[in-house]
Amino acid sequence: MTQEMPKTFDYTEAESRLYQFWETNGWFKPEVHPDAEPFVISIPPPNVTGALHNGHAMFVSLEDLMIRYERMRGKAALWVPGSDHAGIATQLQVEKLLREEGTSREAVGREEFLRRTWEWKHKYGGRIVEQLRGLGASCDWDRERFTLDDGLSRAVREAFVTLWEQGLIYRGPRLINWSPGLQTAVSDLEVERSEEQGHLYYFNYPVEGGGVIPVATTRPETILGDTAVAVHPDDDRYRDYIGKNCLVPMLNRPIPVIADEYVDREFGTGALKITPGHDPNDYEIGERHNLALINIMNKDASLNENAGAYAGLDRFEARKKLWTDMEAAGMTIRVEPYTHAVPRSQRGGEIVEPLVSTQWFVKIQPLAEKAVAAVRDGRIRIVPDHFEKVYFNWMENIQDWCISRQLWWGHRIPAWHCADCGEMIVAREDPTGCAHCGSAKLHQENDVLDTWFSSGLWPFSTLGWPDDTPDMQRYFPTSVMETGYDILFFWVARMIMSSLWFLDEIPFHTVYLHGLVRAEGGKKMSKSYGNVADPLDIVAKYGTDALRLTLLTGSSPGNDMNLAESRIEYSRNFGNKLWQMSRFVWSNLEGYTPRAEPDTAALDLPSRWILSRLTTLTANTQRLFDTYQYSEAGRQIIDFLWSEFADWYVEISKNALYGGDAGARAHTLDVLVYVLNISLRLLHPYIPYITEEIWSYLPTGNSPLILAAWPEANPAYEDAAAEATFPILIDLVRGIRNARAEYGVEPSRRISAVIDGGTRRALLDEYQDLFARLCNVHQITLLDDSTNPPEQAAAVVAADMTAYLPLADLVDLDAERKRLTGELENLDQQIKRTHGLLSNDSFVSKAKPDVVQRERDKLESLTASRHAVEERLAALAN
RNA sequence: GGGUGGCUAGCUCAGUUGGUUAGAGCGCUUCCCUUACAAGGAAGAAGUCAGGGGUUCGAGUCCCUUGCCACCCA
Repeated sequence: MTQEMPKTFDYTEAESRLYQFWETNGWFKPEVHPDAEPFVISIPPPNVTGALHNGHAMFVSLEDLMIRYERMRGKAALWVPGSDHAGIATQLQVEKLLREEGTSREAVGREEFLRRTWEWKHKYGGRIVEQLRGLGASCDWDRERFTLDDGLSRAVREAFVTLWEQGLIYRGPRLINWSPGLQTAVSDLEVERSEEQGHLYYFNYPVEGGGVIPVATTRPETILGDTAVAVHPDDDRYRDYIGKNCLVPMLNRPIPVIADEYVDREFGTGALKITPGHDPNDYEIGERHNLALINIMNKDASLNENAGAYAGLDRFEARKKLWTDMEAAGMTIRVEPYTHAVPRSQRGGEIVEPLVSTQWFVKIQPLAEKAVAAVRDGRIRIVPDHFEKVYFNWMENIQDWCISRQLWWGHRIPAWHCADCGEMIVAREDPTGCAHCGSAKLHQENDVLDTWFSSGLWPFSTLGWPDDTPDMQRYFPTSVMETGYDILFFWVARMIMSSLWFLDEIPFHTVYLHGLVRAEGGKKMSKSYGNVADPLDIVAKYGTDALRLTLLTGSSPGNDMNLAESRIEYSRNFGNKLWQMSRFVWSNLEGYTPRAEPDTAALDLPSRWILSRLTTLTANTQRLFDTYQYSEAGRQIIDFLWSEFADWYVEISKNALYGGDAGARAHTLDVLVYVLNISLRLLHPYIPYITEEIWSYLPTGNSPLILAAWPEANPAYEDAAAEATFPILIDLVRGIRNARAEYGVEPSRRISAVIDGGTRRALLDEYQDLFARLCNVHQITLLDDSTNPPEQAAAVVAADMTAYLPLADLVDLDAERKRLTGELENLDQQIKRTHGLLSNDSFVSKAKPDVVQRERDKLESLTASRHAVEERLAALAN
C-alpha cells in the first residue's frame, strides 16, 4: 500500500501498460508452466484485409477467457495467433489500388501483382493483429503464423500432393459456380441464395410434327442451351410426346422429350425445360439421360457462339431480346411476378452463373466419413450439442469440393503441364524437368487453391506440420476450437476432415460455437443499415473490459446476441463498482498485516455468511465453467459482488472497521481482503485489465493476477446455518426500510424500534448495531414477555421476528391495518401452496429429502410470520 | 422440400442434473450528493414464461402438436 489508489480506473492508460507488462514478462507463453499439461487454442485467423468487428471481439473474449482460466489452473496454455491471406478479398483490395493508379493486375503481370500484394499485406496486414491485442488477447505472439508463410505453404503442398497421390483430387470439366465479376470459380458454400422478386416466363415448346408443351423458366436466356424437355412419365397431358423432339425456340435445334419422375406435375405447367450446361438440377438429369451439354456462356457472362444470333450479348440483354423475339413469334404465354432464390457471390454480391468449366476437385466422401465418425463416437464434442445434428446433416450430404480459383493471390496449385509431351506433374518440390519426357518446358498451373484449403490445415500447420516439430509433439492435438457457427462447414468441418485424414488424429476435442453479434433489435449489423457498433468505438468509450464482459455475460453458446449499448454501460458501471469496493477495502488497510486466510473460529455471523456465499459461488463457477456456461458464471459473480458483498457485507463491515475493536477490525479485514482476492481471480478471465490493476493495490503477494491460481471452493467456509440465518436479518432490515418508505420517514431521521426476537433473541441482541447502519434505527429495545409492543407503531415481520417502529406522529392505524392485512394475504397464499405440497403424500415420499425439508422449514417460518401479523392485527382491532 | 433454433416484464436478454413466490440490465414511479462509489444508494410498479395437449408429486425447463419469426442446406 505504497501508492494512492485513484478515485476511478483509467482504462485508456492502464490497458496498454498492463498488456505490455504481461507480454514482456513472457506470461502469454505456455512455457510459464513448462511441465504442465497443455491447453491449446488455435485462433480463427482473421483476414489480413479485415477491420476489427464484433465477431472478432466475441471470439477474442471467449478464447482469452478460456486461455486465462486454464493458465490460472496451471496448464501450459497456448493460444496460437495468426491471420489468413483471404484470397478473393485481398486480391480485390489490391486490384482496387491498381485501378486507382490507372493500371490493372493484367497490365502489371502476375509477378508484379504478387509483389504488390505482399507489400500491401506488410503495410495493412498487421492492423487487425494490433486490434486483437487491444482486446487483451493473451496469445503467444512468437508463434504467430500466416497462411502464406513458407511453412504453411509447405503444409498445403503436402496435403494437396497426398490427396492427389491417393486419387482423391481430380481435375476436369464440371458444372461449377462461376463468378463473372471476379472471374473465378467459387465453391457451393461461397454462394448465398437470396429471395428476390423476379419473373416466371411461360412459353410453348413446339413439338416436331405438331403440338406444344408449355414450360416456364426464370431465366429465358438459358432456353438457348436447352437439350431436352422433361415431363412426368405418368402425366397424361404429355405422354404422347415422350420420345418425340421439340425445337428450341429461335434456334430450331431439335431436342428430345424425356420422361423423368423428378418432374413435379403440380408445379407450373408440369413440364420442364432441361439445360444441363447451366443448372445444377438439370445437370443431374442430363447425366441420367445422357443428354448433350451445351455451354452458351462466356466467362464474362456474355453469350457465346452456341447462342446463334444472340452471341455477344450480355446475359440480361439476351434474356430481354430473346423474349421479345419469342413474343413476336407467338410462342410466349405470359409473364408472372415470381419470387425465387437467386444465387449471389458471397464476396462480390453479383449473380453467380452455374456453368461448365475445368476445375480441380476433392473427392470429399472418404474424408467426411472419418469426420462424421469422430463426432459420432464422441472423440470430438460440439458445444452446444445441437450443432452436432447440423454437422451430420451437412457431412452426410456432402458434395465434392471445388478447390481451384482463378486468382493470383493464394497457394498456386503444385501441378505442372509439360509443353512437349502434354503430361501433368504434381509434386511437392518444383520440378526442373518433365518426369515423362525430360523436357524443361514446364508451366505451372495458373489456378490457386481455395483459401479454406489452407485454413483447413490450420491447427497443425501452425505447429509445424508436416515436420514432426517439438510443438507438434507437445501441443497437438489442440484442445478447443472456438469460433462462430457460421463457419462450421467452411472451416471447422474441413479442419476435422483434414486432421483425421493426414494425421489420423482429431485436431481438437471440443468445438465451441458462439452466435452472431447482431445490432439491437436483432438486425444484422451492416454498413448499409448504418447500425454497426464498431468495437473500437465501444472500447474507446467504455473500455475493453466492458465490451468483453458484455459479450461474455450477454450470450449463450450458439445463440445470436443483440448487442445493446445499455448492457455495455452496465458492464462499465460494474467495473466502476468493483473499483470502488476495492478502493474502500484498500483505504482501510493502514496498519493491517495480511494473514493467509480468515480464521473461522473468530468470525461473526455476517463474515461466516459472506464466506459461505463465496464458497457457493466458487463451486457454482467451477460447475458452470466445466460445462462452458461462462455467461451464467459471470452473472453470478457480478451478482455476488454487487448485491451481496457490496450491498450488505461491505456496509456491515464498517461497524467492525470503525468500532474501535482492533481484533474485530483485523478479522473483518481478513474477510474483506479474502473475498476480493478470490473474486478478482474468478473475474480475471472476463475483465483482465481492471482486475489486474486492482490486484496490485491489495495485499495479494508479489505474483501478478494473470498467474494467480484459479480458486477452488474451500469447504471450511461452508456454513449452511449462517446462510439460513443471516438472510432473516436482511429481511428484517428490508422490511424496516420498506415501512420507513411507506410512511414517508425521511431517510436521515433516526428512529427507534422495539423488536420481538422470537426464538432468535440472542442473535438480535448480538447484532443490534447493524440496524443503525443499515436502516437508521439507533435504539433497539428487545421485547420480553413482561412488556407489550407499542400501540402507535408500524409492525414489520420476518420469520418469527417482529420489529415495531413507534412512529407516533406518522402511523395511521387504518393504514397500518390495511398494510398488515395485505401482508397476511400474501403469507396465506404462500402457506396454502407450501401446505398443499406437504400434505401431498406423493410429494413427501417422492421428492428429494432436502427439497421436502426446505418446504417444511419454509412452512414453519411462514406460519410464525403469519402468527405474528395476526396477533398484531388483533391488537390493533381494539 | 430437408434441417436447426427462437418465442420469458415496455425494450435487451438470462434462466442445462425438472424443485423457494420466474430473474437481471435499461426504461418507469418515489426518495436520498449517508465520509468506496450519483458510472451510486434505498423503496416500488410491471410477466396467464407464444397457444393447446401429455409425462410427473412437481414443467419456463422433458415429450407431442399448432402458430409466428429467424437461420442453414438443397
